[in-house]
Amino acid sequence: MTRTAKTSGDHRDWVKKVEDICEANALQLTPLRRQVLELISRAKAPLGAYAVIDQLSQSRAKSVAPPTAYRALDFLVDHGFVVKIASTNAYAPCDHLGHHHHGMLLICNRCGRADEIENPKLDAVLAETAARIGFRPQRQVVEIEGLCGACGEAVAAPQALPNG
Amino acid sequence: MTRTAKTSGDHRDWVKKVEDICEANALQLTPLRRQVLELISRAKAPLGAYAVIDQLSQSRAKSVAPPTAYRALDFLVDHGFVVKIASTNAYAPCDHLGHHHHGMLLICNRCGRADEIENPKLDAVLAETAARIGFRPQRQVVEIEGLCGACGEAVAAPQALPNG
DNA sequence: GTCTGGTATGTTATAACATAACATATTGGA
DNA sequence: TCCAATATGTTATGTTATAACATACCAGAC
Repeated sequence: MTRTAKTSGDHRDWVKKVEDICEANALQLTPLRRQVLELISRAKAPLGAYAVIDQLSQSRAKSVAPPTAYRALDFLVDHGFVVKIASTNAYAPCDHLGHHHHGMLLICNRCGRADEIENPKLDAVLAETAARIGFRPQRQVVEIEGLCGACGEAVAAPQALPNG
Repeated sequence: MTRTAKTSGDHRDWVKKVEDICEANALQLTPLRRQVLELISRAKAPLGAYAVIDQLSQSRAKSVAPPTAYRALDFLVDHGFVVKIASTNAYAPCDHLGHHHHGMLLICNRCGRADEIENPKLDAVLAETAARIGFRPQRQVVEIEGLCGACGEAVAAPQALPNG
């Protein structure tokens, strides 16, 4: 139900799906944009813009400047392929390709993993609450920071760590 | 049910309430912290950290450096008097003094006004969704950007603007 | 073919947001 | 008085993001 820390097969499927959507909608998934997409897709945890810049720079003779990376990120975010996490200023792959809204993000404070979950009930509650005061929602940010399942267990049972 | 763009009476009531909580809990509401509290309280829309710095600087002979303002802001946020809006990096008064969690923030993209609403259903849905995948929440950010009631009407009926 | 207009990228500089590290002052007890 | 804790001041720098303008690339018109 989520993304980030995918297996390599998942990774390829996901990139392929983005390619298909771009093709179907005449969106230009250029080499640069594709490269940024791959970087984000392969990352274990959401990447900051400057991590993207560093990785792009390492793959080239000359280092890339911030606007180059930010424009590629903006493209990916604008079309719903990548989500920008407001509370950490980081970018993660969006698992719900094709939907034009985002679910809630569960962000692990220990390992950095971010998972996106959709819950129709959440959308309903948000819409209802906004309507109650005559507010017209345009964009929603729902981010929960805490401990993911694995890290929660690791913290509760620290003796499980090998070698100390 | 909300805050920001209070009347002057609301403003004083709110500051007084913070004072009382500080007194009751032996928290030091120093002149600096109080000044920042007032700035945020009086602002029509959430203030960025550097807006706070500028206003502090104007009220003194010498300009204040960022850490001074950030420390005061951190104090106010840590004790739940002020909320930091992640999606805009701005600070707004918290209306739900005494509760140690935040409701959802409705942020107007047109006038900047931010209102905080509590909804137990929202908390329930978030908790339930997190529990479903074994996630332990520590902090939640729920921010909805859009148009507030007044701005929604203004946009729908632009002929209402005087003088063109 | 080349002109033109749109889109994407490169380049330079700077704006906006935030904190590390260390110095000084203030306060309230032992 | 001295100490320790807390708060603030100061300097420098780190981090995130964008403005403004130059260049490259590509598709269709002529």
